[in-house]
Amino acid sequence: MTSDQECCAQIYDGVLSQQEADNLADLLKALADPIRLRLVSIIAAATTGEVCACDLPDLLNRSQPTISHHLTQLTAAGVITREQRGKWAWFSLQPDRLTELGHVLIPRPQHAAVSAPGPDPEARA
Amino acid sequence: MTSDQECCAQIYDGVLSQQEADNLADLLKALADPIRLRLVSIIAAATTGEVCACDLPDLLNRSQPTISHHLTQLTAAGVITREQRGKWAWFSLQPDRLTELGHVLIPRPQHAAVSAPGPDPEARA
DNA sequence: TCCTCATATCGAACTTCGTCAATACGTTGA
DNA sequence: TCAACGTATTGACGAAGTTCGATATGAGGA
Repeated sequence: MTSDQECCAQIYDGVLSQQEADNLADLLKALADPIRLRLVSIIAAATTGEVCACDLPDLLNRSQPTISHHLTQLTAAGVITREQRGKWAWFSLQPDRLTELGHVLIPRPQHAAVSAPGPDPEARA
Repeated sequence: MTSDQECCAQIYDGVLSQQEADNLADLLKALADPIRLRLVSIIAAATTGEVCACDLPDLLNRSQPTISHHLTQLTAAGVITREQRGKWAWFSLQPDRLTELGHVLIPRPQHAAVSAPGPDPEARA
């Protein structure tokens, strides 16, 4: 690891390894869907910091299984957390997860520079 | 729009509209692939700030058409820019694009709060 | 115990994505 | 003008993702 971030390697520190890239891609994939972004946004905007799953199919105009599927993906990625209370499931943000991801994408003032080979000098005079 | 960011709506300001979510998802999708993340990382780490396409198939162990496909997607998303010099294509980062995206994911100290309906009060005493 | 209701899981249809071989395009240099 | 070479595009294929109807699971209340 070349990063001091908790969630993933910093994109500007040297070249990401295969595994670092896989991990970061998994987190980005969890967010790279309009329904899931709106889910995150709805939860983030809730005054109480949490949202009941019962309201989401209507809000997003998708079936209950579809919403459940997306909530499962966001939970698996650590972006939100699920809490069962009675028969209802409540979801809240894991805000650090998004903050860490945000910092991965913002360059630091000084970052390590690595030389890239470039065109073959013989062929490219 | 509820955001003062240039690239996309802030995820914490109210609820993302369908179109805001679509735009943000498109940008995240462009990054949500290990090969494309490593491409971005390779370009970011280059001492000269740019990389020749000719080196990338070997570095990433993918065919030339595959690399070209990913470079096209990153370019379309505004993450990198392409410059033709002689027969070689050089790619460099559009760093603001990632910085803006980073800020979208980091909460501001105060953010607008919106009430979510929650379970039906009649049924949930 | 049984019914009701909220949510998760399953299965199938459809779409999107990643990949590469083959080929087209465009620049360089002879 | 032509040959060589770097890059983009096309076409095809399998893998993965999104969606929903049907069904299973599990909690609460009668």
